[in-house]
Amino acid sequence: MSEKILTTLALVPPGVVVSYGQLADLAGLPGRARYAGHCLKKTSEVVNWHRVLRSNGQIAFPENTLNYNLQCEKLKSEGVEVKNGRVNMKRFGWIPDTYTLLSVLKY
DNA sequence: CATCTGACCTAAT
DNA sequence: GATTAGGCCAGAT
Repeated sequence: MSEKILTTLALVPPGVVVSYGQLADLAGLPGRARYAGHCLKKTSEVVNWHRVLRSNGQIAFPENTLNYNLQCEKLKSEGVEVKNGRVNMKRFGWIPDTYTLLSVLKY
C-alpha cells in the first residue's frame, strides 16, 4: 500500500516534479491523492518527497515553514524553477521529462 | 461510533 | 485568478 507510493516516488528522477495525484495514479491508486500525502507525512524513511507538489504546482506547505523553505531549496538545486513558492507546471502541460517518467513507471 | 482534519483533486461557477 | 461543492481516505479526538 504505502510501499507502492514510496517505491514509485523513489523512481522519480532529479529535476522532475510530480503531483500527489499523479503519484497516486502511478502507484495504482487512482483518486487517492490524499492518501499519498498522508503516507509521506507518516513515513520517516528518507525519500525524495521534495519532488512532490500540488496539482497546480504550488508547494504543499504554508510559507515560511521549515519544510517549505527546504523543499524550495532542494528543487532549485535540482534545476527546477521555483518562483513565488510555485513551479511552472500547468495541468496537462507537463514537461517532457514527465512523459518519459510516465512511460517508465507504467511498467 | 461520530466528527474533524489534512503535505489532495477536479469541475463548475 | 478566487470560491464552492463534491469526492477521497487514514488518524486523531
